[in-house]
Amino acid sequence: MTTDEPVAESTSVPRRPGRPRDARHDEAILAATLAILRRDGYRGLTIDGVAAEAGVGRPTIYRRWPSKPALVVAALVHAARLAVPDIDTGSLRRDLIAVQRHQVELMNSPDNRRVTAGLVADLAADPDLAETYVSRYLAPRRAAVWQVLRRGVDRGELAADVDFAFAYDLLVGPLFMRAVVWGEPLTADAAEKTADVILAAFAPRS
Amino acid sequence: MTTDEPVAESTSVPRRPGRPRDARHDEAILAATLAILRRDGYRGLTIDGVAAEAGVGRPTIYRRWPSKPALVVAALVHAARLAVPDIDTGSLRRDLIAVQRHQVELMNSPDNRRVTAGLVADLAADPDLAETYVSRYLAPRRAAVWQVLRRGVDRGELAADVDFAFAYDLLVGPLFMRAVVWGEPLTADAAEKTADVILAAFAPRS
DNA sequence: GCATTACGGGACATTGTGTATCGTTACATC
DNA sequence: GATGTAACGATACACAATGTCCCGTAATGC
Repeated sequence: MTTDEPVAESTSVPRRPGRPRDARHDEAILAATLAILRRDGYRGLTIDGVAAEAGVGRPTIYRRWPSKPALVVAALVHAARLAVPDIDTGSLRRDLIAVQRHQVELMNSPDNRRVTAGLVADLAADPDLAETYVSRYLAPRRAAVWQVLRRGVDRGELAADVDFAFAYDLLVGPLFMRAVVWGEPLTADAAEKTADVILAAFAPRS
Repeated sequence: MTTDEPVAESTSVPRRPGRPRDARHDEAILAATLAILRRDGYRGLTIDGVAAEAGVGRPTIYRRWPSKPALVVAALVHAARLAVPDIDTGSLRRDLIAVQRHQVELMNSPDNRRVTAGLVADLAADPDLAETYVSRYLAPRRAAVWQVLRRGVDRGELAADVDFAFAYDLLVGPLFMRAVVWGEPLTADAAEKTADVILAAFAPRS
C-alpha cells in the first residue's frame, strides 16, 4: 500500500471499468505536496492546501492515498526515485567524503528539519507506513553507501567484518543529531570528520 | 518561559495578591503528563486527557503552560531533574560503556520512540521551546558525558583536542538513528560498539 | 445506451487546540 | 469583617484540520 505509482491492483490487466484516473492529477498532487513541504514544512502541509495548489478536489487525493503521511511518503519516494547517486573515485576516503557532503547538503536545507522531524513522528505511529518509507526511501540510499563501503573492503581499506548497518548509522546519526535534534547547522568539515571516524573505527587489522 | 517550577515573576517577593496557585496541582499535572506520555505516546497526549487524569480543569493547565509541547518539555525536565548520573570507574572504556548502556536502555523503552519523535517535531516549529528543551534537558545530560570524556583526556586515553560536541553526537546519533528513525530495537552490544568507536576515532596520537 | 468509475464542489462529523466567560473560593490588606 | 485580586472547575466557543459522504457531471468500455 501507499506505493509511488498508485494502484494496478492485483489483476494482471490494469484496466478497470469506468472512467480512468487522470494521470496528470497524480503528478500535480505529488508536485504540490513537495512544493508545500519545502515551503511550509510538514506541519504546514494540509490536504486542503495540496488540493488547492494541485487544482483538484480533496476526494481526488483521498482516492489515491489514504492519509497525509502516506501522501508525504509517496511524494518523497517519487522525488527521489532517480536520485541515488553512485560514487566511485577509487579511494574510500574520497568516496565517503563525497557521500557525506551530499548528506550534509541535504540536512542543511532549512526545511529539512521540519520535514524530517514531522514525518518521523507520524511514522512512529504507523508501522505499515514506516515500512514503506524505510524500504522505498531510506533503504535504497543506505544501499548506495553500502556499495561504497563494500568497495572499501574489497580494496583492503576496511576490515572484512564491518557491520554495514552500524557504519551507516555512524555516518548519518551524528549529522541527524546536530541538524534535527539540536537544530544547529552542519559545518563544512562534518563530512570529513564523520568519514575519518569510519576509517579509524573499521581500519583493517594489521 | 516554560520553566519547570513556574512563575515567581521578576519581583523579589514571590507573593502576589489574590488566591495563590495550588502547588499540588503542578505536581499532579506533571505526573499525569508523564503517565500519559508513557502510556499513549506524544500523539496520544491531549490537554483534556491530562486535565482528567490530574483531576483539574483545562484552564488550570493553560494558566501554567502555554501549549502542549511546553507542558511536555516541563514534564520531562521535571522528571529528569535529579537523574543525571555521574559515572567514574577509572577507565574511559568502562565509563563510556556504562553511559551507553544507560542510553540504550532509555532508547529501547517502547514509548521512547513515539515520545521523542513527536516532541522533536514540535520543537522544530518552536525555536524558543527548543532552546528550553536543549538547555534544561539535553545539555545537562551531554555535560555528564563530557565529564567522562574530559577525564579520559586527563588520563591520556584520548587525544587532547577531542571535539566534545561531535563525540557526543557520535555516541548518541547512531542509537537514535536505529531506535527512532529505523524503528529497530537496539541490541546489547550497541553500547560497546559505540564506545569503541570513540576510542578508535580519538585515540591519542603516538 | 448502460454500467461503472473519476471528477469538483461542498456538506458533514469528529477531534483537538487555545481563549473566554461564568459563578465560586482562597488569601491579603485595610 | 469588608474589599480586592486572582485561582479554581465547568463550560461554551472559535478555529483548524482530518477523513467521509453525497451530489451532479464527465469519461470510458461493453
